[in-house]
Amino acid sequence: MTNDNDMRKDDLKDGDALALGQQLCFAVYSVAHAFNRTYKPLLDKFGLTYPQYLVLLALWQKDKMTVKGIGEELGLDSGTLSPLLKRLETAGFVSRVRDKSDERQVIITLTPKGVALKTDAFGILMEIGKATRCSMEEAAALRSALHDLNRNLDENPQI
Amino acid sequence: MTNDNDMRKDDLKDGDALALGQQLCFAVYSVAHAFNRTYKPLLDKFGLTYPQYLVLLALWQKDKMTVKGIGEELGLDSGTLSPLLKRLETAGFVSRVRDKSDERQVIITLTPKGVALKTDAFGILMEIGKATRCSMEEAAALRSALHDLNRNLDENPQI
DNA sequence: CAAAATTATATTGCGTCCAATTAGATTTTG
DNA sequence: CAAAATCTAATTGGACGCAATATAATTTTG
Repeated sequence: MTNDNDMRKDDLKDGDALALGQQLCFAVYSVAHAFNRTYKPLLDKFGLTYPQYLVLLALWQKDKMTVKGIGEELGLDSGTLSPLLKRLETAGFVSRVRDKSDERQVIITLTPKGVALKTDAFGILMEIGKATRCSMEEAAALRSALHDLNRNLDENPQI
Repeated sequence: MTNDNDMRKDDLKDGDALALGQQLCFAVYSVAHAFNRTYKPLLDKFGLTYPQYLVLLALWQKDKMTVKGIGEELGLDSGTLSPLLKRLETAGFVSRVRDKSDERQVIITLTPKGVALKTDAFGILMEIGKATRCSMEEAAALRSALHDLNRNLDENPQI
């Protein structure tokens, strides 16, 4: 029970598995913050936050989505999106109009100002690309690995 | 100016580079949320949030850190940590004592209850490991790529 | 058709996050 | 030594992010 080959939970031999640096989740958490910090000065110029920018990215792909539709694209719920979209509306980037044919739904539409911002977004994309110092191939590989991981985590029984 | 070879910003030929799915940053953002969702039911058992769990991970590695020390480990500032640590104190996992020799500093120390939780943490680690469905090698490779990316982003001039 | 179930959005409350400010302690420097 | 600069936490305010709840509209079903 207590011979030399025992590996007890609080007495690991080869490095501590609970070390922050060894945790994949912490690496992801840290990079997410790092991206946020990198985006901030770029987005501040337009008075946007990163999640607001994500909403605009989604709308540039497909305009006139419902709140639910945007939520499915980004993995966010109405508790996050409702106030965020009101701020985007106040800032003049989108309009929020309740659907006539189904009044439960609110259609989010880009304003001309919101559409115009798409051009600037390429500048931001370029800056971020430079900041990552990744080749297209490296970025693609990492993205692919992250997509797999995302799928695995979301396929968990508990959810 | 408008010949066939022109690539204007709003008229990309091979796929829209702004597509959400193609963005590395969005992949990271999504996985961070996915990890959070996966951790939540595991941490709820102990009444912990994920950032609180990160603080405990840091303290299990090195107890009796200052607020600043913990902040450097996790990349968080006092605006986040001060209230978080008070909640951990209220929950009985840590104590907060001002340093006698330098009263600017507050030393965070694990309580016996906080120390005891480390054993349970291995169970959480195991569950998360299963949820990722990654081999040790895959996880290590991804972690390494993320560490590089993190370093690159943080080495940016603008910061 | 009317009651029940479902759907879409909004609201509330709590816990991060960060920027900016404040307050107190310590160190530096003239 | 005393003023200035620096350092450490805490606080405040604005914006996510999510769970839980509320509300109104629509669909299902008996």
